[in-house]
Amino acid sequence: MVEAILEAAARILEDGGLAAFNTNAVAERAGVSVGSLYQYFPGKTALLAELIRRRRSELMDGLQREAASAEQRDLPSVVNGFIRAAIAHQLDRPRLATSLEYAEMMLPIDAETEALKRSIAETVASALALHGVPDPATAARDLSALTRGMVDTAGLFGETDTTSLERRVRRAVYGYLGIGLNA
Amino acid sequence: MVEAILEAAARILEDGGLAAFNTNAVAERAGVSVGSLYQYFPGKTALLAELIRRRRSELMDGLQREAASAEQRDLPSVVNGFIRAAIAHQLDRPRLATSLEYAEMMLPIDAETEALKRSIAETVASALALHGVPDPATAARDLSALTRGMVDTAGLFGETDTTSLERRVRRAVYGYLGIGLNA
Amino acid sequence: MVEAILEAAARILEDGGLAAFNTNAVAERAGVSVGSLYQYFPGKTALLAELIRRRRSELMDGLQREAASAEQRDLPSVVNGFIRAAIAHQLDRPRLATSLEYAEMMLPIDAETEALKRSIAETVASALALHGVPDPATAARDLSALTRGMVDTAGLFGETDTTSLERRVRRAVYGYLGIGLNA
Amino acid sequence: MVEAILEAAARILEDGGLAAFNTNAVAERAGVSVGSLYQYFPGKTALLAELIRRRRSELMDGLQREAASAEQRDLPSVVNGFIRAAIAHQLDRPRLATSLEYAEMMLPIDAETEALKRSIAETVASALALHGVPDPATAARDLSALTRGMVDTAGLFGETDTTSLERRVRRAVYGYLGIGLNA
DNA sequence: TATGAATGAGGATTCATTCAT
DNA sequence: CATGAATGAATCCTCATTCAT
Repeated sequence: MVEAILEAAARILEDGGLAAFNTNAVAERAGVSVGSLYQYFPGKTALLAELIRRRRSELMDGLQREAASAEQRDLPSVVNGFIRAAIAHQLDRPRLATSLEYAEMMLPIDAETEALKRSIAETVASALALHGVPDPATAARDLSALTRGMVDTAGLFGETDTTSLERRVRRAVYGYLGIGLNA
Repeated sequence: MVEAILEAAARILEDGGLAAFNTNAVAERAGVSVGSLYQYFPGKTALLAELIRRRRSELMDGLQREAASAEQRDLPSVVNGFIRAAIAHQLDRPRLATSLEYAEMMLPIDAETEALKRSIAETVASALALHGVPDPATAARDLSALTRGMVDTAGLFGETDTTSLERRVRRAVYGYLGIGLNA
Repeated sequence: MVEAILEAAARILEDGGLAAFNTNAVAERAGVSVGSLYQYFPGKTALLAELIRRRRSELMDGLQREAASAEQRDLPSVVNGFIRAAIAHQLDRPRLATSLEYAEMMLPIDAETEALKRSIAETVASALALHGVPDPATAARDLSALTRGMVDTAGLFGETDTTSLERRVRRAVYGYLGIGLNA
Repeated sequence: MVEAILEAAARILEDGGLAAFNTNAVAERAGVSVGSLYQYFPGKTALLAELIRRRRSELMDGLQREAASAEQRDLPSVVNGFIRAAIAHQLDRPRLATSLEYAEMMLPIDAETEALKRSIAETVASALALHGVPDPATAARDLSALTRGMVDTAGLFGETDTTSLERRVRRAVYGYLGIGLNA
């Protein structure tokens, strides 16, 4: 049930964005009553928050998997992993991603999501630091922002070819980090 | 009057995002009556559209100025100009920028803005094509997206130092284009 | 079970009044399921009605005990008994009493409670008639109203000293009945 | 408009009590839209509060008029005035009075009404103190409660004869104060 | 033209009641 | 019998838009 509601909510966001996101619509789309929605989520905001938390969590998992072996690999390899994870995570539902990002930015965010956000930033920053990247916190922020921008836009334009997009993102990231492409 | 309304609308978006953006609030903030707002704008959406159009137009002006002399300058110089124009345009009101970008993506956009958008893309693409960048349309899209992502995020984090941000964006862009930094 | 539900209902009324009185809250407070509540009471109103009936019944018992020996005692003594019974009954849970009185007045009351109400009035009226009080029905109504008003208010102000309150009510009642205080 | 809404609200309370008191019903009865109701009252509670404030204010006026000349008159005369004011105020719309009293007791009351309430109590208490009544604060409370109880109940029973009711209340009040009826 | 009161559809949330397990 | 998830009508409140002045 919780899954049905969350998936309905995701689809509403994909189709109509935050403007179309209302509890009645979500409930109807999920095939449940509004009452049931409120049985599982204290309110509209909580539903949105859970959607955000889940997406963040998925991304975190992908990045963490890459970060785990960061010590054993060289910087380009680690960074490639990050890029691949980010693309895999964000390319399929770009409109959903964009709506959640906007909501995340505007809404007063709960502590848990805030922590998750910070820990994502730190995961990336640590991996970069490990390989001697200067000002790793800023670099992590920049690279995330840059990647997110490119992938979201590519998604909105209907791109599905992961390989091409990955190559383009990599060029920008390598450039930012001062890694030669032949590296 | 129109100016007062538009500035009020911008401030509302900055303060509370799209959720706080309603005609009554805008009119009050502008110090005019709702009636007057409707005298000058057929509706809420039109007001938002005008805001978008103006911002786009400003960016367009900045880019065009750089593109005008593209033939006489080398690629790094042209690209630097674009970056500087984008940063100048977007760094000061990042919350406004983000809201407008979200609105632009979600709303059914009028033909005029659509044309403006396309012409921005073409302006950049042409300049890139002029210097032999392969697939200039995609490159223009990627570089815009990348820059927008970085600048918005920097703005939201309170950065105001244009120089540092410019240097970082440049590294990514140069990387993407395969221009050596010493070039 | 029935007792647990009724006590929970009473506590909810005490804490939050009629506004807070809903079946889910009562069931939860009683530690039973809503389903069980509906097993024993046909609905919310019936639960309230039972609460009213019980309180009325308790008061009736107290008054009847006094009325039973009315013939053998003089008017002041009988009246003292009534006052003491009313105070004992109403001083401990004034917020509950007030809510039930309000509900009783507003709700379409069932026949049984109506009969109980009438029989309380008649019990007092008869005792008064027995001692030559003129227009005993009106007097019974007036004295009940007067006592209820004073006791409820005293309760809401946190009074717990029965003796002082009793003395004050007695003065009013004696005055109403034209009984000298030294009688 | 404000008057129309308040009168509609009063009628709804009279007809159906607090349970029937909802913004849609009030607006419809007043012949205005819900929107208009919210133009003049920030919410349902504020509407109720205004109703309470007005009733309190009216009572206050009546009592104050009597209290003004308290020094020049003897106690029975002053008290008669209070009783007459209370009856005039409360006998005509007993169901409204009862609902407002219940609401006043249960709702978190705003500072202004609280002050009004206190000042009513003090007005009566001062007048009593002036004539040597011991513990005037408690006496004021008791007499108000007693009178309110009797008048409300009389009203609910359809009494309209002010003279008879006044005589009965006077007996109780005089008795409470230890004033001989022949005084 | 400017005003802002009035409108009412839309959307968030609650809660009495039912019913499958 | 007991449970409590599910339902959806009812209710509060907001806000885009209109229109009389």
